[in-house]
Amino acid sequence: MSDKTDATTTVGGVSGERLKSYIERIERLEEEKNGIADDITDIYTESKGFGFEPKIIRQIVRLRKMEADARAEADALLETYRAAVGV
Amino acid sequence: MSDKTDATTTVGGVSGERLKSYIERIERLEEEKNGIADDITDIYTESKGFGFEPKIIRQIVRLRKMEADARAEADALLETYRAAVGV
Amino acid sequence: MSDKTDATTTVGGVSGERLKSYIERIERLEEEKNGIADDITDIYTESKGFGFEPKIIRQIVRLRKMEADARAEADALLETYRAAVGV
Amino acid sequence: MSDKTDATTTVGGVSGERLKSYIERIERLEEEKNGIADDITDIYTESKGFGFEPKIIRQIVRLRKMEADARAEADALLETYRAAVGV
DNA sequence: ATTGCGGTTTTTGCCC
DNA sequence: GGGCAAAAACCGCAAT
Repeated sequence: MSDKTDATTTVGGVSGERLKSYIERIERLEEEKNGIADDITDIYTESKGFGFEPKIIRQIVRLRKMEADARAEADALLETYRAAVGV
Repeated sequence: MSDKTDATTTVGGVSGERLKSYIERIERLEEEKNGIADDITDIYTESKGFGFEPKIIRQIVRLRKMEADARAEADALLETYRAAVGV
Repeated sequence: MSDKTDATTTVGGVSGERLKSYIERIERLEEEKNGIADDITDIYTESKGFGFEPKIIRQIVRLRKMEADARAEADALLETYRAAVGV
Repeated sequence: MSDKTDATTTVGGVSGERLKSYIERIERLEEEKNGIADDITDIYTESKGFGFEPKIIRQIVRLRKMEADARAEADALLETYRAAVGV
């Protein structure tokens, strides 16, 4: 590091401070994400305690998601057609 | 459906109402999770606009996570020892 | 390499001949796969010549696949239920 | 549908019959492609049973492909030169 | 322990 | 060449 350069200054064309900020924001969000994933796992575990097979629940969730996605895709297709035709 | 059975009651050993609740909780959390994943994507996109390669950032994040995990692991081990010895 | 050992013999616990065979089978199949992918590309190109937007066609294909998958998933779920209940 | 229009006729500038044909050809080819992909997976699985790590095999296949591509590229370049010079 | 499976991430190809 | 969608690869869990 050269004189009169602190950690927040551009070094070799790379703004260390900004990079650090991005990384920390990402790490924070990743933590949140993992926390939620854990919550989901907990629900599966809890439901298992009431006799629901996680496998079945997952299948249901997946099916519902597929259906929702298919619906969204159908809407998008319609939109494409409308754009192609001009309203 | 048998007599004297409402929608919230056990049917064939399956409590429909409770199941529905679990599914909806899971779906809600999945949505949250995806929202956060999108936020993360946004950050990568934004950082790219400032010349940071997402690929590199991901590597850094991964590395830091590994280091953090290793440290946590070491701490846990130490804790185990202390417990074994009695502080 | 030891004497009286040809290329087809186990070397260091690895059967070179068998490995070679696997690799070649995989490569042959990969080629076939790429050939088919090219055929698909050709169809998109040809259809474009008749005024069909590849983008739309792709969307339709995607939608139909999603619907087919959702149907398959629903069937699988039903199967799971039947197994859980015992027919 | 308007009068005097059969299923094979242009509707709103779109020939339904031809479109259908394209889509079905694509879908058929996609299925073939997936079938081959499954075959490849099977080979990896089988090879694993003989102690070959799929991960390693994949690396070898990828490497050989890169080499083959590089050679083809070099040949093409040579061809270009020859054409430019007139043999 | 080992293998299938689900999810996530990384890479590739495509179209603009 | 740069973004977007599809495919492949890697990984971690879970079940047996």
